[in-house]
Amino acid sequence: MKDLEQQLIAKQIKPTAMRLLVLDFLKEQSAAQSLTDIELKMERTDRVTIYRTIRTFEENGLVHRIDDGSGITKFALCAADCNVAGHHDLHLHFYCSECKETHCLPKTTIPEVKLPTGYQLVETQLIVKGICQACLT
Amino acid sequence: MKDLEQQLIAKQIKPTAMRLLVLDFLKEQSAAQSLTDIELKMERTDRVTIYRTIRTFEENGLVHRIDDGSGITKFALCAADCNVAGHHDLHLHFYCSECKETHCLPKTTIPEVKLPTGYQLVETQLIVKGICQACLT
DNA sequence: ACTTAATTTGCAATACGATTGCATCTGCTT
DNA sequence: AAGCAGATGCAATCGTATTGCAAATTAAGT
Ligand SMILES: [Mn+2]
Ligand SMILES: [Mn+2]
Ligand SMILES: [Zn+2]
Ligand SMILES: [Zn+2]
Repeated sequence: MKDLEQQLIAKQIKPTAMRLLVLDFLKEQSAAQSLTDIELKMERTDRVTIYRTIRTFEENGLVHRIDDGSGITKFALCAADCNVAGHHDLHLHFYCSECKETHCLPKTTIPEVKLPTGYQLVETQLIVKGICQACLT
Repeated sequence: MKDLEQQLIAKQIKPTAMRLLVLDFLKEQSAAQSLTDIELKMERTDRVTIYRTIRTFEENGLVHRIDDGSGITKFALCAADCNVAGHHDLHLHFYCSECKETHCLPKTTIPEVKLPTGYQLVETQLIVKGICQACLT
């Protein structure tokens, strides 16, 4: 458990009971989770507390928000180099239209985009829809 | 006005008064519009009717849905080759974080994405956030 | 033009995720 | 132990999306 506490402290988040539980839960997941997911899958749950916990996590660079186009916002743990100053682990997200799971694919590089003159690029968001490994077999 | 009627008929949509008004409105816009946008900017408006009008338009390949990550779904007119059988005008969408407008950039090609083995790609969705032409000057 | 059937429209009501207000609780400092 | 700041839990609200149903409109047949 000390492990989890250290992880929170490293991102300047006070390690409360609730936060440890949510972090522990998130670390077990292979897919991104919505607030409702977390609420339903965890034992002790209050939607609002989870909401605020996740918001704190996001603000401090511990989780990132994923809008996969399904209309429901999901969250996943960040890479180590994100912090309160900003998120740096921009990567591709894969949405499986079969099982509705969303996966981070941090190893797949996001290709460069050339915009028409006049448009200034700040951030590229790439969502790929398809069928995931598990659903293909 | 015959012009608008023809456009609807071409997509197998019955040209009613409301539909002509919405289509006319959409043709004037340079940015994608949310249901609320349409509701507020048009005169005669009922949110539900607009909702269903847009849904019909979408089903028949006259408009496409854009999820720009702002949390609000927006819509824009399709290219000519979309129809009830499907949408074929997949392209990049640009979201300006300054004016919150979302623009279709159909001329900017979406680069190929190489996924890890096991993931089967169906559709690539590319959203670029930044500052638009108008907001830069 | 008149009647009738099918589709569309408008209003009320609901669903549901996100967010806020506020009182209470918890953990740390003095 | 008392005090304080932040965290938590519950109720309430907000905003958008969606459905149900009755009235209005359109299309079709005579
Ligand atoms: Mn991710
Ligand atoms: Mn578009
Ligand atoms: Zn899947
Ligand atoms: Zn702009």
